[in-house]
Amino acid sequence: MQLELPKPLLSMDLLARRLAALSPLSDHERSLLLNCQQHCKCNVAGSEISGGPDHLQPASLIISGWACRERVMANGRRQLLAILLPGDLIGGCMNQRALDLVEIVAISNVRILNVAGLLRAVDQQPDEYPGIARGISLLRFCEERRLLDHMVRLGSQPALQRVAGFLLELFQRCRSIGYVSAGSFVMPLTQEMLGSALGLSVVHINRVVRQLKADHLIDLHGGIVKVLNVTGLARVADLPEEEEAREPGRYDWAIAATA
Amino acid sequence: MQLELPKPLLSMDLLARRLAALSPLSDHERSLLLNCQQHCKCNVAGSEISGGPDHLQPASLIISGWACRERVMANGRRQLLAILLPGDLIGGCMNQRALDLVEIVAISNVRILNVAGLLRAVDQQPDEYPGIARGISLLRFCEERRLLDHMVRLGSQPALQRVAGFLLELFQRCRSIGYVSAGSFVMPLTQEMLGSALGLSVVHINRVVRQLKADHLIDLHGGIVKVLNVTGLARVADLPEEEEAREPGRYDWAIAATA
DNA sequence: CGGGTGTTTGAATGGCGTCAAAGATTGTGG
DNA sequence: CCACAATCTTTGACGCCATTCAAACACCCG
Repeated sequence: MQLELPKPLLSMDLLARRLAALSPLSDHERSLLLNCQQHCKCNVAGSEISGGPDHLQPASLIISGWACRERVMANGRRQLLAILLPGDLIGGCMNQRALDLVEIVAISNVRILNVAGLLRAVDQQPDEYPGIARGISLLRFCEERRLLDHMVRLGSQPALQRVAGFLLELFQRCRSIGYVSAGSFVMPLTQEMLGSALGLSVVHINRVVRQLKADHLIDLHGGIVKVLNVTGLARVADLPEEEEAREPGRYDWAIAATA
Repeated sequence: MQLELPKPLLSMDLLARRLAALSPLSDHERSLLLNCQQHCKCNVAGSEISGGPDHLQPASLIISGWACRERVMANGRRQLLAILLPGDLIGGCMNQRALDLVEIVAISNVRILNVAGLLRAVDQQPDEYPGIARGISLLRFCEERRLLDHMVRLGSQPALQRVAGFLLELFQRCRSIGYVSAGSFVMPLTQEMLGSALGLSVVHINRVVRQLKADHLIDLHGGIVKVLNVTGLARVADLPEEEEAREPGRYDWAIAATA
């Protein structure tokens, strides 16, 4: 299921841009990122990228494609805990984070880049690469925050708000990595996967999506989502307006506190 | 809302016992724990222990009483994300963990002990206190794992299973800190709080509890829960039998991997 | 073309929320 | 010690949101 591929172009550049959005990087740090050559694996859609306590996943960066962290119950039902996009980090916190014990499955074809060596270098010389260290830390911090957001969705929101909030999150994440053009982004999630993520049945996901379309909040055809009315969607999702502004650059307090 | 109290007896002993259950401690480490004197705060039931990004909570140990991490929505609804028991650790990961930004509220009267100094000592001399460092790390790891368990409950379990699984978790956690006698433990949660934690209405919580009583799985009166049939409760909660064994001592793999 | 997978829709059932009101319990002040 | 308020628990009736079952429709690929 895993094929060796030639190194992708611009892969480390993706990480550099994401980190820079969270924490300022020096030229020295940029050069470390760009000169760090690692090997790249490709996972076919539907295959398991990592799973279980047995098989430790080295710190890796998702270069392209979507993946998810999922848990399968004795029941047979699946619960998607998180969606992983290009620029997201997986593994690396060996047994420090419970999240790293959750199975990761490729949704579309996924290319991941082993960055364990890079992180080791940063770890050994923290004074030399403070920006990278902060950025990595904030990357994980953001995923945890999203996890809590999702928990609130599951616990205390009805279906319409859940779907609206979830789509809005995906939209904003895609936008922050430059995957949105003209208000649209590619979403390789089937409605069944949406259901597994949001704790709803496929049928009801469909009905809710129909409603969102009817209200001219989104458009969804052939795996492409177009957000027609961001603030309207945020209102339906019961999110404070501030949510819209909570994008890269607003982590000054965290950066200050870590320094 | 916060009164200074004389240092509680046996408070560091509680931490020592919890850590020892997760990771072996040397005599040297035990003496550090027992000699480390810190000041203790008392929070009245219902008061806010810590909240918001503004007010950083120093690493603290809950000595007695129950607390919870909760998030309040624009809606007014509250979602309890986690229940905190004596022996649980809060704060300390300044802006590294998203969980530390969630408001913590005292459920019953809660005494907390500032252990920031202790953690600093361990951090500065990691080679001298490896067991404590591992134990602390595992303490946080366990809370994260419970968070994921709870997420699965909210996302893909009906009411009966949710309540059963949640009560079972509380039972096992209380047992592991010696708060269970004759199968009973004190649970200072109102049914409304149970509802806020499990995403269910008060009325329905009541109905589900009645059902669990009728099935002779639990008994619940006056804030005291008695688990009558552990395996039966686990079966209802749709938990694998292994869950019962997942107690302190089963973290050998994690300890080995961290070494 | 046919099979597989994903989407869409309807009808019927049921789980769970809401409303309302009556106990039960606890705490407080007279 | 009792009365009273406040909070929590319990129960019934009703309605809606969401699931399930079922079947038709669209799409992609070999």
